[in-house]
Amino acid sequence: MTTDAHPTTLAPLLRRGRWFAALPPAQQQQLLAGAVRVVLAPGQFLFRRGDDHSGLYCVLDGTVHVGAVDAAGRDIALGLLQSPQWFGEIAFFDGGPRTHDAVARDAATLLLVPRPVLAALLDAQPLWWRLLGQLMAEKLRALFAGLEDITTLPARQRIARRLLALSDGHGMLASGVALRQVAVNQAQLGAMLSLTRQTVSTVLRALEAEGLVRRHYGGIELLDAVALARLGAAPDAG
Amino acid sequence: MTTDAHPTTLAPLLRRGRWFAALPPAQQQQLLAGAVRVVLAPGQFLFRRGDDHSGLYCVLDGTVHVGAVDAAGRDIALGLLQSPQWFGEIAFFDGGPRTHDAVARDAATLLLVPRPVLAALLDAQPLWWRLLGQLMAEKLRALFAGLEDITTLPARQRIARRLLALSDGHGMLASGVALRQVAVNQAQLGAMLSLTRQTVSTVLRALEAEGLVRRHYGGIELLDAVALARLGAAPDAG
DNA sequence: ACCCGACTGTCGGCTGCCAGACACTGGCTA
DNA sequence: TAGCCAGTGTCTGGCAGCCGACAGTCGGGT
Repeated sequence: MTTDAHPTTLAPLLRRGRWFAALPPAQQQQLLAGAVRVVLAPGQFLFRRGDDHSGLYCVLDGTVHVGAVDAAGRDIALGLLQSPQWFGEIAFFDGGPRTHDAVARDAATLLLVPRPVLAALLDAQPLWWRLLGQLMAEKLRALFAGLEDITTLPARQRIARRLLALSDGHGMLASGVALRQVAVNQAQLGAMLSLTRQTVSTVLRALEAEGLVRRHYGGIELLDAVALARLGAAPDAG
Repeated sequence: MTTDAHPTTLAPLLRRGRWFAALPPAQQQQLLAGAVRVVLAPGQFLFRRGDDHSGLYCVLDGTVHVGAVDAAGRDIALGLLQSPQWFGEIAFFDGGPRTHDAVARDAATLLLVPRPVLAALLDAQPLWWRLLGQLMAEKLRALFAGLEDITTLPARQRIARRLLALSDGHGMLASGVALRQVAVNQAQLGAMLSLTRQTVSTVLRALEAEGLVRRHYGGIELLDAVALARLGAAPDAG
């Protein structure tokens, strides 16, 4: 399932991500030099909660669903990772197991910097600890925001905010790169927000009626990001 | 509000925290050498969301409430930090503003490693990036767990789990150090769990009737941690 | 061209939790 | 010892969102 990566053609794509773009050129090269490609079939698990960590990943193409299944069998989605988002860095710091499942939604292509490779880099250049830490800090801030949304906002606003977050990769994409189409079905969107499919369905219908989004089969198109942001920001807005 | 720290007497206390205890001895010394004491009056803000970051803190005595107030005026509590928990490391990685408010609950004594001091350490020894990253990784994992609890569990189990987490510092204390008394009132407990005071009150009364806890004025005593853990773990338990 | 599985629409009943209100109690201060 | 405020008990009503169920629709595979 792995083949050689072709570093030179990847750099422009990866630089669309805020984290990678901010890396010093030498470190960008090192990552690419040590990376291999991983191709996943739809539904294939990349890893599962509790697994040993295999390395640092980046989504090149397709979508990777990150979540878990709780004891009651319902699944909680943390997010959908799309190109070019990096993940899997936590375990380098604490050596712990994976916190969530990662599953390919469609066929997906990933970049993997295997654990020994990155470990060698970390060993040789402690600067790498700082860089990985920046990645982790981004996640932590996004998680704070998500937690706050879930605990305080009603369904309508949660959905508005999440749609925006999905379209710009939780602010982890370089500026100006925001997707108009969000490839997520209603059930998955609900799992991310702790809402049921039915509730999501109803709210989306209302948002469409107001001209903010358009519903598609298996995806949502954002028509008016500004209005969505206003809706998400105002605690008492219509 | 700051005075000199007295490093030598502090080390044993600090080593009760998992993170500090795992630091190499030289780094423990460096932290203590650069730290100053900060004394807060009850209700005094240490910093507010959006502030520039002032450094790395550790609670020595008393309790620091970490949270924020949302647009609607209700406050969301992230947690209560007690001795010896460290916080404030995120901003070193990304230079961003503080994510939450930090307020002294009772009179509290803190240790502050000022930003320039720790910045110098980070500069001189990149190993420090790794160490701070470990601290951040602990937080991230605790946050994942908390998020999952809030989104999936009903009030009763959320409360059971949170009480346990408060008593052992979310696993950030060295093993064997768990408080039997949790100094948190019902309103604050509710703010952490996204529940109202009334709901917390009712649940606690039920838990007391079952002999799992004892309610006190402004605090809760854990009588049967094992049963609480079982309750929190089982999705359909009593 | 068909079929089948994944996705979506929608209804009615139910309930866990919230919101507001008010009385009570514990503990601190003068 | 009185008084005050923070914290707690507990009622009522109300509603947002869950649950289960079933029908309709889309799209890819053969």
